[in-house]
Amino acid sequence: MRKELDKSYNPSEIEKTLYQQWCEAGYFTPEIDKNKTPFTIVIPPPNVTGQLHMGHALDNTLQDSIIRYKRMKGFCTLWLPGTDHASIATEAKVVEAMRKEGLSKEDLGREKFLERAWAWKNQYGGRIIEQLKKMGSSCDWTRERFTMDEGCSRAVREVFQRLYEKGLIYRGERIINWCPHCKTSISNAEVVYEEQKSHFWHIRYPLVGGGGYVEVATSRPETLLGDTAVAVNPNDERYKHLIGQYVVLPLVGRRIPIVADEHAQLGKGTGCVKITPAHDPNDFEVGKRAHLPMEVVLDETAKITENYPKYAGMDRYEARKAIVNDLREGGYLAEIEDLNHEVGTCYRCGTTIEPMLSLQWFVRMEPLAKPAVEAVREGKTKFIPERFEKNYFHWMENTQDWCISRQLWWGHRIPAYYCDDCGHMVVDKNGCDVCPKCGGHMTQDPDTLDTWFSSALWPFSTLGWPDETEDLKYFYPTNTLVTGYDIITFWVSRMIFSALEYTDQVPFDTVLIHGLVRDAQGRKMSKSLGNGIDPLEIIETCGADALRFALLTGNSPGNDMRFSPEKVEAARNFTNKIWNASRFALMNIPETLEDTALPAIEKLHIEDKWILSKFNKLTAEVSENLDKYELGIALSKIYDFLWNVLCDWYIEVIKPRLFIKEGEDYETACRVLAYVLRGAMELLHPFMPFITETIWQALPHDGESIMMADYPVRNENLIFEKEEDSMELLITAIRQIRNRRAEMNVPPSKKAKVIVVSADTDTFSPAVSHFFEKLAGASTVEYHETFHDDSCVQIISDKAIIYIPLAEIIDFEKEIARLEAEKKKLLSEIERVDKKLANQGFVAKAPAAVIEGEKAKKAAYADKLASVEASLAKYKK
RNA sequence: GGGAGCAUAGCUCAGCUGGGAGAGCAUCUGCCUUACAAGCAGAGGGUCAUAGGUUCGAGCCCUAUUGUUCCCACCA
Repeated sequence: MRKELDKSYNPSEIEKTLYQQWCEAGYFTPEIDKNKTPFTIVIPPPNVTGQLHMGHALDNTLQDSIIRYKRMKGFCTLWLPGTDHASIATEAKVVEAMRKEGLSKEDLGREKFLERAWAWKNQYGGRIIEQLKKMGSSCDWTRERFTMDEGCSRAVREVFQRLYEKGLIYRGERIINWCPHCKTSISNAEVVYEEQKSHFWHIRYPLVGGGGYVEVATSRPETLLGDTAVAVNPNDERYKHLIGQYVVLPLVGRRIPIVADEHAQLGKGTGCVKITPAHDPNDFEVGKRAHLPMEVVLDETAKITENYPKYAGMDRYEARKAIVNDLREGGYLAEIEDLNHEVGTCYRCGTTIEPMLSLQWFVRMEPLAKPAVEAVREGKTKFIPERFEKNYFHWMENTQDWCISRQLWWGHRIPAYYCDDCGHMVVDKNGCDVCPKCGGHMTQDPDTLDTWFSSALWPFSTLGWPDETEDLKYFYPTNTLVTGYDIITFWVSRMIFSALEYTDQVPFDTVLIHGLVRDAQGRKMSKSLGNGIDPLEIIETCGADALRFALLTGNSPGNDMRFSPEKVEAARNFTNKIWNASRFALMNIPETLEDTALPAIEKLHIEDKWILSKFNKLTAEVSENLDKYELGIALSKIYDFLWNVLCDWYIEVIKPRLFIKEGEDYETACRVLAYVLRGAMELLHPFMPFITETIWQALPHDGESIMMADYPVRNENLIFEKEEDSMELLITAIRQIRNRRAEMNVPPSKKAKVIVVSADTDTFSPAVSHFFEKLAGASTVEYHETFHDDSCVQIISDKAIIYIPLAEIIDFEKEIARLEAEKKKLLSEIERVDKKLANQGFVAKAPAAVIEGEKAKKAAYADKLASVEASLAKYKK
């Protein structure tokens, strides 16, 4: 017994029960089958404490559509889900929650803090997963992972040790980006540059022994305290004689040398550069070259240190003010320039970062980047759209060593141990308590690793690496990675070099890049603007299918999209249309019809052959588009087919047959309708899983679930070119009649005789009279070889002239004017084609098919023109 | 400073390897035609940013210009 469809589509109930059924049936969980080709997607793990936003919704809709398509295509599909511990973001949230209780990290201590963080994770970690389920995501939840679970953590330690032993991870004192708010180092990739208005302060440093001064300029005058030299270019004639001399550092009184260094460029500024090795990456390099002391003047909260009592405790901006003031008073300030410059800020909290000298862990990038660039160059991994490869290359080829240590507690603790007694260091993935050198007690490095260090291993750590698990062997390397262009550098590039280093393979063959979901005005959706649209709300009101449709249409890979309530409304209207069409079909298809067989070909009417032919061609196109990741195009083709072909024409045309409710014509129509509708649902299923499953279940079908049905393929036995052509001619004729009736304000209720004159009697025959009656307001239809009646409206269609006796409402002057206009248009069209065909170059070089096409056009125009002229002659008489 | 994208109907955008521009929304007109007014039928609306070039032929390829968005970069 088939299930009946409710009167209206109620997405929320249907979605909930269906999703549960799918889960329980185990459709999302693949069984490793050596005879099948695996197809794997690993989810970009959302932050464990995050909430579903439009970006996730888009990302997951794309992934689910792809994985569902591949599953129906017969691949053994795995979509592996999970979450990311998001060290800095999560820690910030936990710290914030604690702050409200008046507690700080330090109050609690590491252990207690981590307990709270885990509690937080356990409380909120399930939230985003439940939200992903509401989208219809067909993830294999039995394989769900977390970047800090035991397996992923083991992979992290393994990698750390391997890289360390290879010399690709090292610990060193470098200038790093320090966030004074998060109180941790961050990597270069995590620095966001923002334009800020500021000043350029020109300062005079007096030469020791009198005789003038040198002038330097800076945008960070507070760093003056840490200056340990002034650099000039060795070839700068102006200053050559000063090299080796000393200046007195204003306000501090320290003697600092004038050194020669290429860093000071000729012809730039004053030619003299103040050198603050502990607070500027360039100056750090200069300092190393010139063996300068490193003078640290700012602490971890960007306050001036105790060493400068006058400014001690001031934050960097206060200190800046005070120092500028003191410089002015001391007569050291030469000039203040306005300056617009790019200032680095923390990507998490937006605080201006402070370059600081610090002991940190780094990954040596150059040896890792090289193979990663090559792999993409060789096409082992392809980006869609391709232009993002340029981005990737540029970043990979210019990247500096990756600072991976973070002064945070929530994350993977660095597996390095230091002896309390002798200071000896050991890196060991299994831990180390006793110093192998002196037997002293070992203390683990307090720092944790950059979140992206574990994300970089995600495609293989989640499949069991470093163990050679069955999953890893079968599902790895994965196939498609779907992500936004904003994290190519953070994540995609790091996965690629990591995978190549540890697994000798690229982690995925395709990277499908999408853009940002913006609001209707094109602004980024953000909490502070309050312009975010909550995907969950849309799912509540319109259903996940409508949301998915809205996210997939009118958008192409790599481009940002604007999202508006109107778009959702259009999507919802589409679901409603499908629902109603299906309801109508089921009202007419008898319940006794339970098999899915098509009638014998002899029984098919022209419209049956037409729709079958259109449908079968569509299946090939959709697959082709999907194989090229053109999801939006594929979806809009299905939309067009369902609405503008199946509903507007096929269903309308077969209504008389359906209403008879018995006999062969009726049954044939039912079987064809069921076949096409079911097939259309199968085509649509990857994009709109819920409504398609519901309708599919209600129709005659084979199998348990549409999810597991075969994706429709083109069946050559069901391609009918001739009937397709004929049907198109009929549709054109009907449209023209409707058009003319509307123009002449003939009320739809007024029926009129239709007289058809056509040489194409195969197409225009009594067999299709009901088309005109049903769809073109015809009372009766007559077919004549020739026809003359001046009192008729004449409609010159393709391969047919149609006469409608509506003498009482014909305005002959208007008719003549219309025909004259038509004639003019046809003449110019013919002229255009003639010109083209007379063009030697065109005839010689254009493909034969194009030339034939033009010739056919000309014949058709000429044909029509003859009819128009004949009509005109009659009217004018 | 380097690089990339975008510019097509009133709005939001499609347009795959060059062969006479499409959709959704909005607008206008007429319809409760027994699946759907969240609907049906019809209409209007575009020098495809500008200027050159390649080609028989350019929205599509090349060059330049303008506007716009983004990414990257240690410019004192």
